[in-house]
Amino acid sequence: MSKQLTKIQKAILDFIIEMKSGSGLTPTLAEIAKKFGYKNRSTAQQHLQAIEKKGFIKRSPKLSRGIELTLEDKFFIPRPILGEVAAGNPLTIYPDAIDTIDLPTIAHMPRDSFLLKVKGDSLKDAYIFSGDIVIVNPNMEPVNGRFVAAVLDDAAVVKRFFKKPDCIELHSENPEYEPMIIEKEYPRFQLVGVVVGVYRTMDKKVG
Amino acid sequence: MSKQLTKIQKAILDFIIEMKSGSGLTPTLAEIAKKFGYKNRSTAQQHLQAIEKKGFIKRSPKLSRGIELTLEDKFFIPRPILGEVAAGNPLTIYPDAIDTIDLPTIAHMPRDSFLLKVKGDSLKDAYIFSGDIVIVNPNMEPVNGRFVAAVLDDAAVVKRFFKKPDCIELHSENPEYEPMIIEKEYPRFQLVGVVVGVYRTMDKKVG
DNA sequence: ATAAATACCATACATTTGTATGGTAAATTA
DNA sequence: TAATTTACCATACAAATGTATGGTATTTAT
Repeated sequence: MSKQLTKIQKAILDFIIEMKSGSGLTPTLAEIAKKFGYKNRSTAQQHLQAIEKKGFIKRSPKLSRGIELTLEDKFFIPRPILGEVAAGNPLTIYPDAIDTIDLPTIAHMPRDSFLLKVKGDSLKDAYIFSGDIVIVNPNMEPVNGRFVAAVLDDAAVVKRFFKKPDCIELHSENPEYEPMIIEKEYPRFQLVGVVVGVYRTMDKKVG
Repeated sequence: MSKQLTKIQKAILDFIIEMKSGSGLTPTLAEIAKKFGYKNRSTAQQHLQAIEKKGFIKRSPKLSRGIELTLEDKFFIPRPILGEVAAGNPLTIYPDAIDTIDLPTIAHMPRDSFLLKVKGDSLKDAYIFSGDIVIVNPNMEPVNGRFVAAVLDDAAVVKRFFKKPDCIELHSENPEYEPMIIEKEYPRFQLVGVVVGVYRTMDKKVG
């Protein structure tokens, strides 16, 4: 019943989704017009009318930023994955996204958190498996016993954090791996954040 | 450094968070004023100034709905859990929330999805463990092999979905459990949705 | 070939929105 | 006691915002 979007309409819809997943705010007509170089809001206005007519959004009349994504749950917002981590064999954190995961709209990421994709089974005793996404918040104070993400020599690990009087210990859940002892002011060690959650998409068959 | 909020300021901040986690839109001054019965926007305006002064929000000047939650990552939005599910011993789905989970702001739930808390280890072969939260979307078409949530005689189960010519089979991941065979038009069977994700908070020590 | 949709521009208007300023009364703090 | 904060009200104003209407040129569909 709902026709297909044109290229431009799709681009505008993408911009709306992008803004909503970023700042959480849906753009105004003026912001859309500015983004696409229109000299009037009316051009954006008419595009929105067309997009709404095709059923992809719903506008609340006279409400500023009142664009709703009708098909919100069918939209999956791609989020960059900044690297892969493992407990046993640390893998590189790449400067840019190495991959993207399609999180459903449940995943409005706070802008300063990021995702790491777990590779390998060294975290399996913590019920974290290869392919799982850990959500890392760099602005939280690590507490003893919690899982943290850390960078050692440009490689990332996810381990359990323990602060001792003169060092930091990173424990693996798997007893096969020895705890890492980080002397204070170890130059190439950097704590990147606290693991606040684990997310796993169920869009592919497991097992 | 940032002082404590007063009761009213806290209520307004809660309203902002509630709106943002609901529609994704931050309220305008007028909407706050209406919600709290103020006759002017200026009252809401001054409360926002106070809240901002205490460091809980940041307002983007002249930008409509431009309230940012400064401490966004420290905010955890309580989401209702509508029931508990298990594969082996189905547990009741309660009409109202039996519990709430604090999802981080990563979890802007689509309004028509809901959460179920997993109890028991019957899903452990699918890497879903007791205490995990499954996110169920009732508006998705189930595909063979995917996990779905279903209600049987007022009890909920999470199982893998298989549609056969004349019946529906719900397979447990655990081979100890026999598949459930649902004849068509079984009155007390209702598919409630497709499991789109699994979330686990890491705020407590695991293992 | 004719109609419809698309993609822009321009202008005008009523509301909405954020902001600024000033005031009052009660509660809290110094 | 005096000063500050809190919690409201009222008014005014510029800018932002959504909306309506009309126009032109191109592309697409019938």
